[in-house]
Amino acid sequence: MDMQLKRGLLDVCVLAAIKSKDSYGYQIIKDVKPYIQLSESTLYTILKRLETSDMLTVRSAEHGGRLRKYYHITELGSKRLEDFKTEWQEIVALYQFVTGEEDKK
Amino acid sequence: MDMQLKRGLLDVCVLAAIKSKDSYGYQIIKDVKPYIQLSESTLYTILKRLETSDMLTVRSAEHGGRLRKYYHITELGSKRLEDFKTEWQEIVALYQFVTGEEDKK
DNA sequence: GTTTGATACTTCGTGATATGATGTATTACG
DNA sequence: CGTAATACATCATATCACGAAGTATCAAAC
Repeated sequence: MDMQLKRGLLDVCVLAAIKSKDSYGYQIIKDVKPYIQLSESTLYTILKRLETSDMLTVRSAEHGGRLRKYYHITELGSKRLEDFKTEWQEIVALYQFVTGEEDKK
Repeated sequence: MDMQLKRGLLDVCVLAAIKSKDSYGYQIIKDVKPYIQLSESTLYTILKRLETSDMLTVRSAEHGGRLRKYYHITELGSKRLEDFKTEWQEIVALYQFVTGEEDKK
C-alpha cells in the first residue's frame, strides 16, 4: 500500500494488535503484516510514541533466555480505538468526495 | 479530523477537487473544507508536489485584475484517483482489523 | 476616501514522522 | 561451527503539514 495512505492508521493498527492480549515487537509485526508492512525501526518508533502518550505500558519479561518487552494497552489506548471508529465516518465521507459519488456541487 | 489520519488522503482530495473542472487555490480550499480543513500553506505545498509529479498542470489567468493560477488534472492525476479506489480496499481491510470484526486469528 | 475584509498567491521555519541502515545478543537448526 | 530467525535499539535522512508573515488587489462600509 502507498506509504502515505497508511500513515495515521499505523498507531491504531499497533494498538489493535495488542488490545486483546499483550504482545511484543516481533509478534506485532507478524500480526499486522497482512494489513500493513512495517519495519522494525518504524514499529519501535510507534511503540515509543504510544508509550509517551500513555496509550500503552511496557513490561520486560524473560522468555527463553531472551529479553522481551510486552506491551499492554491502557484505558487511554482503548479510548483511542473507540475514537477511531468515529473518525472513520469522516474518512468515508472523504472517500465519497474523492470518488465522486455525486458531484452535487 | 486527526492530522495524521488525513495524511495520504490530502493529495487525492485535491486532485478530486479539480477533476471535473479546472480550479484555483482559494476555490479548492472552499470545496474541500467540508471534508478536510487545510490551510493555504498546506494546499500550495500539495499543489506544488502534484505539479512536480506531473499529476496536474498550471495555467495563469487574469480574473478581475487579479492573478489566478488554474490547475488542470493530467492523465497521470486521473490514474492516481483510479488507483486510489483499489487502495481503498486495503484501507477497509485495515479498518476491519483495527475494529476487530472478528479476531479470527 | 480611507479603513476593513475578502480574495489570491508566496516564502520561511519548524516539528513530527516513517524508514533504511546498522548494530548487539541470543537461540535453533543443519 | 555457521547460518537464520528472534528481539530490541539507535542514528541519519527525507518528506511533509502547517503556522506565521508577507504582498497585492478589489469591494463594501463608515
